Parts: sequence; structure tokens; C-alpha cells
Amino acid sequence: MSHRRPQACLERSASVRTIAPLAGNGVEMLLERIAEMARTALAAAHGVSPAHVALDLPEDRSRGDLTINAFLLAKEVRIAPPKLAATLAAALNAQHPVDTATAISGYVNLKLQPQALLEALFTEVLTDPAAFGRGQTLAGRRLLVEFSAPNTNKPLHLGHMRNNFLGSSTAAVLDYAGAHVLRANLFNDRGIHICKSMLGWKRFMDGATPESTGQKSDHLVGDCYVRFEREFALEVAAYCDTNPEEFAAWKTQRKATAAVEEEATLQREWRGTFREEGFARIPLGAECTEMLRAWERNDSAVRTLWEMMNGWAYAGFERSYADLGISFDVVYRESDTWTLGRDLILAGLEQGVFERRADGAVDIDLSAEKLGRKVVLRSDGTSVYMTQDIGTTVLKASQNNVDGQLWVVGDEQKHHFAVLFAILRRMGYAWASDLHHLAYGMVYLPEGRMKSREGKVVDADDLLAETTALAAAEVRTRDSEQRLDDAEVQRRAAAVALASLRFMLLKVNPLASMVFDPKESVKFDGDTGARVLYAYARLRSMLDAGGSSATGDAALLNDPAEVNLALTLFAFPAAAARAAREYSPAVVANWLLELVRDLNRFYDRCDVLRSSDAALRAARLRLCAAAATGLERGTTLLGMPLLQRM
RNA sequence: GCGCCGGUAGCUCAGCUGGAUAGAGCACGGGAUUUCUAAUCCCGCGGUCGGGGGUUCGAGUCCCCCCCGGCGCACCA
Repeated sequence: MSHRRPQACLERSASVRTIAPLAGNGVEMLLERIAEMARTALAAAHGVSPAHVALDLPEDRSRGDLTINAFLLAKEVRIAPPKLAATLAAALNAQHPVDTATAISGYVNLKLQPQALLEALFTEVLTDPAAFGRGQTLAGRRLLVEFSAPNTNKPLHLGHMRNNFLGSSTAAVLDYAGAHVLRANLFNDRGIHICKSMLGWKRFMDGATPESTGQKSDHLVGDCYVRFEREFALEVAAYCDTNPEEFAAWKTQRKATAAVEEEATLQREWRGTFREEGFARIPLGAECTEMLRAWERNDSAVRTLWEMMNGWAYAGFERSYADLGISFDVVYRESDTWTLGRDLILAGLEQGVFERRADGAVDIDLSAEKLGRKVVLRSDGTSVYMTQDIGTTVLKASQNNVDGQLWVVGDEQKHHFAVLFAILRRMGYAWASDLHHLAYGMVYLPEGRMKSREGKVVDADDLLAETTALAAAEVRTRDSEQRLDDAEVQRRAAAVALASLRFMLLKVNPLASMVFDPKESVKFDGDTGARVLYAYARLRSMLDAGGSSATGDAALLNDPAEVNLALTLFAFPAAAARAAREYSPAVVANWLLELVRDLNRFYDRCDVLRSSDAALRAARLRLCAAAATGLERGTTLLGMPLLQRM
């Protein structure tokens, strides 16, 4: 009967310093051996056995390969840290696989025998490269990840790119932690905003089609939307100019509650308010509202127009998704799901989950969850956004047999999702405790936020095309003998561009808002996806030219650059696990940057193919193979394409 | 008014359950190397971690107050 085995840990300062969850591989065996030695020593000297002996990668690796923080141990066992450190140093010093162990002010710095380190690495990475870093923490779980969810009235922009990359990468990360993951899209293909682009086309576009204009079809739809907004703004201005008495009335009310402001400021505020509240009083607004009603009663002319324009939007998205490396396992459309939820609410009303108010509306009191009250059916019996989301969530859970769901949606909807989850818990669904909103922050441009209503956005297709063009120029620069044909240049450029954009948007903590500078994104030096790809291409060409590395002897590798590379590779399983735990592909991205830094130093310090020593060359090639595996696994989690040659 | 999320080098970002002198990249200054693909490597410059209290052997990290920025608190989506 085995005792409850404490987990061996590999922790580090920068991107990774967490529990290594794997079992039965080379690295954990090495770490566990050291941890076990430590526990044995502590038991013998002090009669204590802490559950958790944390092994860190020290920030400054000149201190050692691994470090044990005795202050942490002291919290559990109540013995002075210097004393613990001294005990551990004495016990571990020169005990395989530890080379030296030194106690310094409450820390024990360990230098490992390089051979033991590298052998453990080779065992872990090269025995089953495709599984390097794969975890089991989510084994048996079936998760559905919803992301993208675009409106069909305009093309994808920079914000969608962050969403799409986060969604697809998080899905990959969760899958790698052992879950069965389904990727879902939900198209917002109906509603007043869709009618705006439809009306824009009908009234102002002279029957333009993608064929007649040669335009990408979703972009044409977007132009219709922008055109509508422009014409609508003109009508709003005209209305406001000819009805000054409405402004005067509004102003009187406004001034009762606010400090006196300048006339021009008030005028602007009023117009802003009016374009929402006075929507139906503007001719175009009224027409738009009528169009929505016609859509809802299945008016054939409106439905035909809707089918045509949605077809354009979908066709455009399909191409964009392909270019961005995005795909889905299940797809929902709001036009199919928008009536869902009502029956569930009515059933819940019977069971007392919801309440019927005096005015006929149905609501729920969530004050126990500090979320206030929420109306889930209007007094006229129609649905609100929440009603639909209750319906689609239940539908997704039952159709796909999932026990957890994740939504990749901007953080401005945090409250909405908190309420949604609370309602579903009240409704008693077993899976309601496993719902998570990955509330990512907004993407800003250096000059501020994007304005989609005015068409001032960074378009996804344009950005990818521009980045690809710059990458192509870079590829050509490096192909001085012009050995590459156009198709090959284009293929490489496409990969570099997509990798760069994915990396740029994924390396930032998802929860934080970020500034994205399109000009910076097309540079390829520094902390970029292109640099990651380049490091890989160099490795690949060395490995392809170097022949077999299977005989590489770990005992020959002891250069600090080699040892550092191995230590960083050690940390990958922990990085992958942390990324899943925190829903943060950024953890993987930052780990990749460390790996690439170590790799470039290794290239600089150590000759591989140039080495005259055949045995050393084989050993280094084996290390290169391990590093290549690390790059492959990490970039795959981020959805970055790799190039064998650059 | 209430709530949530941010504020770390000139800029963009790391910094995990509190732990050793707060780290990268860009920019700037210098150097290496004409390369196993330089989309590289090394050195330097640069920080009162928004401010002030507190807890602790130890605080960028935890607690309180304040300032600044963003977002919510719809019978909109």
C-alpha cells in the first residue's frame, strides 16, 4: 500500500512555476527522486515530512539549476529556514542526480548532474513527442467552447481576431489537458442591426452584388451597414435641426439633474441619446423597425433579401476563417435559436424559479447572489437577450452532452454572464456549476478604440493581407539568389503573417485589455511569432542536414546553454497545465519566448553540425530534436503554422 | 451612487499559492559575428511597481483609504 505521494514540482519565475502534473515520465521521475531525498533527509534530521517540496527554477540560473525555498517549507514544519536549508544541502550534495547543493540564506541551490538532467529530458520528450506536455487534469470532461459569434452585418475586425485566436487556442489548450472539447460558433444573424445593413443595401446601394463590384461579399454587407448609419445620421441631424423644441424640453429635464454645461456639449449629448430613443421617429429608423417586424412574420420579400445578404456574409466569413486557421465543430444561428428559452422560463415559473410581476413581466430575484433582479420575459411575453441565452445554453448542453461550457466574450458582458449562470443554477441544471466566461479585454489601437458604426476599424482580412505582403518582402530579401518561386514565397509569407498575428494577440493576458499597433505587428524581430518560426526553421534545417540523433549521448552535454535549454523544456508540461487552469494561451506564448531565447543562445554558443566531434554532434542534434518538439507542441497550442524552411 | 477590471522602464508586455538584487521585447548608445538560415548574440542606458497607510521575518503580489483610466448596474443585444 503506497502512502499518499506528494507531487514533485517544477516551478520557475517567469512564465512557469507551477505543479508538474504528469506521471511516469523522465522529468517527473527526476524531480520526484530529488523531492523524495529531501523528505527523507527532513524526516531523519527533524522528524518532519512536508507534503509539498517545491523545486523552483531560480530566476538567476547562475545560482543553480533548481532551488528549494526553505521559507516555504518552514511554514509547514515550523523549523528555522536556515536550519532546513543546511540539512537539505548536506543531504543532497553529491547525491545522484544532484551534483552540488548549497545553502544560502534560506535557499538551497541545486546543481544537477548534466547527464541525469539531459537523460530525463530525452526520455520525457523523445519517447512520445506528440504527447510531450499532455496532461490529464481534465480527463473525462466534455467541454463546449463558444467563440467568434459574429454579427452578419459586417466583416471580421481586429476585436474578432483576438476572440477567434483566444477561442481556438483555449480549446486546444483544454484539449491538451485531457478534455474532450467541442468548438462552437453562434452567428448573430437576425435583429435590428441586420435590418440596418439590409435597408442600407435596398435603399442606397443600387443593387450592388459581390459579382458586380468584385468585392469580398462580407465587406459589401459591411458597406451597406456603414452606409445606413451615415444616411441615418443625416436624417437625425435634419430632424434635430427642425425640431428645436424637443431639444429644449430635453434640456430642461437634463439640467434638473446635472450641472449646467455648455450648449454645444448638451446638443451633442442630446443627439447621441436621440439616435437611440428617437430611432422610430426617424424615417429610416421606422423603416428599419418595420423591416424587423416583417422578418419576424416571415415576409417573403424581406426573407429573400435576408437570405441573400446573409449568404454573402457567411461566404465571406468562411474565407476569413480559413485564412485565420479557425474551424468549428458545431454551429448555431440566432435565427434558429432566438425563440428558445421562453418555454423553459414558463416551466420555471410553474416551479417557482421565476416570478410573474403585476405588470405581466417575468423576472427572478438574484439579490442573494448580489445580482439584483432580472427580467426574463417582457410584459408582452416576448424574449430578451437573456431568454435566448438560457435557451441556447440548455440546447448546447443537451445536444452535445457536455458537462461544462466556456464562452469567449468581451469583458463588457461580465454581468450578463454572471446573471445567466446564476439563473441556470437556480433552474437546477447539473452542469450549471461548470460554466465559465472568458471575459477578454478590449483591443485598442494606439490612437484609441475602434468605431465600427463609422467604419473606423482594423479589418481582419486587410490586416492579414498587409502583414502577408510585408512578410513576403522579408522572405524575398532573404532569398537573395531568387531560388523561390512566387507560390513558395506566398506560402511562407502567409504562414509568417498568421503566426505573427496569432502570437501578437495571444501573448497578452486575455483578461487584460491591450494596445495593438498594426505597424508593430508587421515587424519580425523581438518577441514575435516570426522569431519563433525562425528559431524552428533553423532547427529543422540542422536536423534535416544532421542525420540521425538517436545515438546522442546525454553525458556529453554540459554547456550552460545546453543545460538552460533543457531546463526550459522541462517547464513545458507545467506551462501547458497552467494555461488550461487559467484559460490563458498567453502562458504558453511566454514559455515559447523563453525557449526561443535559450535556443538562440544555444545556437550562438554551441556548434552542432560544425562540431568536429561526431559524438558531440549527435548529442546536440538530439537536444535540437527535443527543442523542436517543444516548439511544435507550443505553437500548435497557439494555432501557429510552422515552416520547415524560412 | 453601487459593482467589476486595469494602473510595473519612454512604448508594448511578463511577473503563478507573498519569497533571493522587479524581468523581456521595442526604442536609444556601444560591441560581436560575414552565419549550422543575422528574423541572431553580448554589454550599456532606463523603474519611488499610480499615491498613502497596514499585516508579515519578507509585499509589485494580501488588507484599508485615496487618485487616474476602462466597463458594467435595461422589459438593448
